Amino acid sequence: MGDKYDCLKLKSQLCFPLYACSKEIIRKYKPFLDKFDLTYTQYITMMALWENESMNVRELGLVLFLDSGTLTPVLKKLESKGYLERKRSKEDERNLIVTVTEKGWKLREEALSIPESMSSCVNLEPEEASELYRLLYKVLGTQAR
Amino acid sequence: MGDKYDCLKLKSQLCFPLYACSKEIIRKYKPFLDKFDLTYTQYITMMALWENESMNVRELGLVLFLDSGTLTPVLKKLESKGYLERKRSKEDERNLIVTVTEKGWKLREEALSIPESMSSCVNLEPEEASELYRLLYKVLGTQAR
DNA sequence: CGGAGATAGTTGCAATTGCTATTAAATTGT
DNA sequence: ACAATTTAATAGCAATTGCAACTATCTCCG
Repeated sequence: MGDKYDCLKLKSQLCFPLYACSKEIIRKYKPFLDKFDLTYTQYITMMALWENESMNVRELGLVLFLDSGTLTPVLKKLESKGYLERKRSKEDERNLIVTVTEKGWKLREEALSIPESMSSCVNLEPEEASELYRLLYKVLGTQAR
Repeated sequence: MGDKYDCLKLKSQLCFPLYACSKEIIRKYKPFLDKFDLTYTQYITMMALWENESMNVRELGLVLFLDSGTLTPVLKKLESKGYLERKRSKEDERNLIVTVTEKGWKLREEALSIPESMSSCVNLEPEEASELYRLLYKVLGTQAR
């Protein structure tokens, strides 16, 4: 029994639970990230750099699905905290190379506790979690930037 | 073959694809919402009201997973566009009752085209979409506010 | 060469977001 | 009744976001 407006219900669309879920999970991170004086965006930026050590802003943006206009202030903030360095490339001065500092690598050690603490926050069976993971990446894969 | 830092990789965590997916989908909405001069938050707020006609800010926040501090400016904006009215309740003056106006109901007619246009944007099989939906609501259900 | 066009990053802008006061109103306990 | 507590909404703050406009640099092609 549905009327023609059913498609305009919050429960009819995938986007809404996606949106809500994302925000709720990030909210769960807050107390753990607060200990390190990191925001979620700063955290995933450091995660990307820990995996890659050195990237330019464009590459970072591709990995994180973030605009360079969003990243610039985040990177400046992380630089001011001493976790990374920002330097123009010698080969191509348009590129700004972002590099993890000594202090940034130390942070990684301590940050190991964050995923540990968070792991208990999503109450899905392991198979469900990996299925959710697969579906999300399938959707992401089909979203051309 | 993993080292102790594997858990700090973007690909090891559910939160990151959730976050990225949510943003990408909302970005897909933009061109369709632009036609109505609506933002995504304004759109889901109207959707909640179309389903309920009249709610106070607290109830809206529960439905949308949004803080009242976030909703206040959104509601003022939508009021200024003429889609809703904000009035204090007679019974309990702490409550601000939000009601859809005539113009707000007209908007609903036109907004029917939005989910139509969007439906082609997520390339999942129907079973996959409903499984994703189920998993997201399971995660949401376990997130106590 | 040297200009046209492409590319990388920054800045400005409007809106979102969660949080912490703060204010106002209602409820509860004595 | 009235003080203490709880509840509802708003205001202020810092950070995030995407987008458009802009600057600087590089590349390509005549």
